[in-house]
Amino acid sequence: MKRDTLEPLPGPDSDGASYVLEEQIGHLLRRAHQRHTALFQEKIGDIQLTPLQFAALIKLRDVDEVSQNQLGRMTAMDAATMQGVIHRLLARGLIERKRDPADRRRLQLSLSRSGQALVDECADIGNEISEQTLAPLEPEDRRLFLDMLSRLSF
Amino acid sequence: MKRDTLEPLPGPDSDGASYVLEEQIGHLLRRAHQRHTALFQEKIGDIQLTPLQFAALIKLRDVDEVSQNQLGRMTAMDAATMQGVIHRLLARGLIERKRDPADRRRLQLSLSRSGQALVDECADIGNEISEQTLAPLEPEDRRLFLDMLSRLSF
DNA sequence: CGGCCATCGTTCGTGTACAAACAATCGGGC
DNA sequence: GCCCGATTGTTTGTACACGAACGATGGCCG
Repeated sequence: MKRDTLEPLPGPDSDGASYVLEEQIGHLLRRAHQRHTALFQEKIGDIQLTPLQFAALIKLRDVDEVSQNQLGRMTAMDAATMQGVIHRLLARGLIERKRDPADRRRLQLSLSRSGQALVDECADIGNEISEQTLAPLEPEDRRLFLDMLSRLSF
Repeated sequence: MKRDTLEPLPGPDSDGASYVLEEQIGHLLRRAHQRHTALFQEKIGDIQLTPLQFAALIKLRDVDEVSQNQLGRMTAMDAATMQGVIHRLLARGLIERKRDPADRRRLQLSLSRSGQALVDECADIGNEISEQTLAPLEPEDRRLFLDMLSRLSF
C-alpha cells in the first residue's frame, strides 16, 4: 500500500472531501506565473515585449539562425503559438525570415539589426525581473527552489 | 560583496550578456504549468473539465453561494476570464445562476445537482493529479516546495 | 523511380488571461 | 432626498496555449 508519504498533501487516499484549492500545486503554479507576468510587464514598460516574445528574441541571439519549429522547441511553444509570436515580432521589424534554400519547407529566422539592439538593451531587465520574482525567497533558498522547479518541467 | 551565493543566478550585476532562458524562473514556471495542465487533461479524461472549471466547481462546493466576482477572487480569475468559465459551466448545467434580491447587481452562483455529483466524483482525481505533478520530487521535499511556491504567488 | 511517412508551416476552434470601457446598481455623505 | 464614487457584470481587443487538420516538401526504401 502507498500509505507512507509524510502528509503535506492530504494523503493519497483522502476521500475527496478534502481538496483545498489554495494548496494545490496547479493553482499555485498558475498564481506564481500570473505574478511573474505582471512583474514582467511592469518592468519591461514601454518596450512592450511579452515574456514569450522576449524568450524568442533571446534564443535567436544565442543560436543565430533557426527554423520556426526549432525555435518553438527551444522556447517550449507549439507551432500554432509560434505563429502569433513570430508575426508580431516580424511586424515590429525585430526579426527577419527567409526560406531555407537547402530545405524549402523551412523558414529561417534571425534577429534584425534593431532586434539585436533591443535584446542587448533588455537582457539586464530580464535578469532583474527574474530576481524580483524570486524576491520573496531567501537568497540561499533560491537555487534549491529553481532546482526543484526545473524537475517539474519535465 | 555578494559574490558568495552558489551561483544559479547569474549574479545581480551580470552585464546582460548572460541570460540563460532555461534557468529563468518565468520560463520554468511556464513549463511546469504546461506539464501540469497536460497531466490534468489526461487524468480528467472523458469528464472534460479544465483546471479553471474544476477550481470554480470546488470553490462553489466549499462556499455554496457567491457572486461571480467573489468567486473570481477566490479562484484568482479576473471578471472577464470568469465570464467564459461561468458560461461553459452553465451550458453544461453544472451550475446555476440567479439574481441576488438583496443586491440586484449580483448574480448568485451555486452548484446544480449534477454539478454537485461531478465534484464529488472528481475530487479524488484532483488529488491524484496534484500528486502526479509533484512526483518528480522526493516526498519529503514536496511540503517545502509548496511552501516556497506559495510565497511566490503573493 | 515511385510510393510512404515524417517534418514544416499554416489555419481553425476552444479556452485561458487581462486591460479597458461600459451600463446598472449600490452606498455614503451632504 | 441627491450626487458621487465604488462595485457588479458585460463586451471588445490582444496575446498565449494547444489539439486537429491541411498542403507542401523532404528522405527513405523497395
